[in-house]
Amino acid sequence: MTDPAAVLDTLNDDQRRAATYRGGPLLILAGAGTGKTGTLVARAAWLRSQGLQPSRILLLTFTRRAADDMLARAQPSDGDAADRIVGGTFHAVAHRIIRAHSEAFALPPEFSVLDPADTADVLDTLRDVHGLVGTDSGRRTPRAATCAEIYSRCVSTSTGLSEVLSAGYPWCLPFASQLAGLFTDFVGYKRRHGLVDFDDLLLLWRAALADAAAGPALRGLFDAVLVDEYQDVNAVQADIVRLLRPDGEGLTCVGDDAQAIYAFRGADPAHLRALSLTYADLTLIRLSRNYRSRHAVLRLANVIRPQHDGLELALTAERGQGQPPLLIRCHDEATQAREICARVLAEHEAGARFCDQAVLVRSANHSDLLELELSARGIPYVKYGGLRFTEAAHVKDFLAAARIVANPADDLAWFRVLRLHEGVGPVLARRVIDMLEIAGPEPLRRWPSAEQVLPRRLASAVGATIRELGKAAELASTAERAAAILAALHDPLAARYADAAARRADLERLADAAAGSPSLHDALVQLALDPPVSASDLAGRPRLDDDFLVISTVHSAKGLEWPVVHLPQLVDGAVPSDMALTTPSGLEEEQRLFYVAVTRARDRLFLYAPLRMHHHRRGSDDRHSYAQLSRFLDRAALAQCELTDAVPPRPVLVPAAPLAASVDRDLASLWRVG
DNA sequence: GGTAACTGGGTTTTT
DNA sequence: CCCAGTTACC
Repeated sequence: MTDPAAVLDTLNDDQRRAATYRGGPLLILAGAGTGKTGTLVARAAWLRSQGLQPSRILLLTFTRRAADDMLARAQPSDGDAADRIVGGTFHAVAHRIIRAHSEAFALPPEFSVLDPADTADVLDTLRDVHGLVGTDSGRRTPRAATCAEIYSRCVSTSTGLSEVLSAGYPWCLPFASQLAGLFTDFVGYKRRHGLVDFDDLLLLWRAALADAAAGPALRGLFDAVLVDEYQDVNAVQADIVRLLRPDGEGLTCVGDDAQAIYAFRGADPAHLRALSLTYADLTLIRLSRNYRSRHAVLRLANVIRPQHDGLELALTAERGQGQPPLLIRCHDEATQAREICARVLAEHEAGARFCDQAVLVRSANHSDLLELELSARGIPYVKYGGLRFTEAAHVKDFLAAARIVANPADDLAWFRVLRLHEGVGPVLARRVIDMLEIAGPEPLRRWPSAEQVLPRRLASAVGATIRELGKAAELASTAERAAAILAALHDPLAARYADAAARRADLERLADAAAGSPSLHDALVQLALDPPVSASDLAGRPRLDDDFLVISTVHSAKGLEWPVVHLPQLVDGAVPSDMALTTPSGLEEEQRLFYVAVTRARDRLFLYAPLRMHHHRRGSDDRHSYAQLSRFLDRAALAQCELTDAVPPRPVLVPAAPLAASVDRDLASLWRVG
């Protein structure tokens, strides 16, 4: 698929016009299922056919999966490694640049990359000195994770703290000055310990691009920049794109403002809408011929699609009429779970494999009841989204130990590994770290003196771990280092976790996966930026003959499609989420999420609305309330659906006499002999 | 002084 | 189910 002429032949007129557009800045407004990826790949191929060197084409995406997918399709099959298109996620490309020039960014060569959980941990250790612990004058202080959210929101939207607080966290306003102090401290802390968080990766790249000397050099590396999913850029990423192509020459942005669903991490579709202001000569090409869904599904999609001036778009179906979406009203959530199972099985009987069907949920816990029902009926499923493998405690332990080896100045990693040992809490761990002077050279060598601050009964166990980590640091290959780190943790893990054997098996796979990386640093960065969804994910794809129903969050389902899609919980408070209902922009985002969810379906779309919801309350009986149908299913939307009611739950029999006992009595009479 | 064990309150989405 | 605050132990 690398002959440009052959590739172009497979495109429709709009796609071909986009793929072969000459010159200035181009925005491809690509509705769901309109062949966006194919068009972008074709454009890369066409650019090459026009004489551009592949290595001077930069392709930016938001997920590793999208990057790998497109690069695999866009690379010349006969090309050598030196002549490849440069591509990856914004964060991965930023990391590559910073890593290659770490000294210019005043970073150690093996700097650690903090994932969001690490960031929250750092803030957790810093916040007590800023009066952000416990209840302050009767008010509850923001939790560490909330502080991290606020910090990142400020950075990624280039917005001041007070504005972020009043817009999104009004209840934190009383702590504005404490938060300001905490964030100042946090930045200094990261710099002192050679730490870089996700936001820093982008900030450092932007700073280099904006620099009078470094900027032109970095800009000059590329002739063409292709950006996928442009509606998901945040303010910093929008700046990076602008700095990469200041006059718009060679810039192609692909996106759909109606599919922007990442506002919570600072993205804003306004950046896509503002492209025509940034570039007066911007050309807009719409892709609206949909190759994914049936007409009857798209009619609903077009009704719920939010439209903006100048970027209106209506999808037209290339795959025939199909059946209208079916809205199933269910008595309660248990009925909904049974109903989904029944319909999944019915579709299965009718020839759809389980893996041709997906249940898409707004929030990971919306499928809790369903998962019980699926297990009870023996329907196999895999779940995407929600908790990640790298968030499991033992995995974090292992990663922390690896980070000590890669970057001994990583205070947070030390803190975690020391506290892993029974009897060592925050205070003792802090004392040990202070004695080691981890910011100085070779802290592992100072262990013997640091041991003095521990009570005798703890010193030997902790010492054994530290000494083994020291040995791991001496080893050359990544594989040996990973194995040595795992060995170092053997005893403390065995003491901490009841199911240590199972957790060890996970870590062995993790160590194996890391062994493939050129260095421990690269393995760690890879895991932070692209965390495996599950332990089995590390061992490669599950067996091909396995057939699993897919449960996924709508966010994780972006860009994917299934012949049959089930959308549960279409009641106000769940879809749209009540967390988002406080601001108008939050509600708009929920509407876009619903649009994304609906447009995942190829043939059949089932919508479920439980009308009675249970609330689990501690200390009192479970309560229930009656739910409103989702406000997204207004008159116009409902007109595109067929309606039905789930079979009501079977009535509970209350027999006047014990039924089984009477059967037994009757049976007993049969055995009476003579 | 410092840690573990217990208890009570809150729970979105993820590069 | 995770986190923060409290109490009970070393």
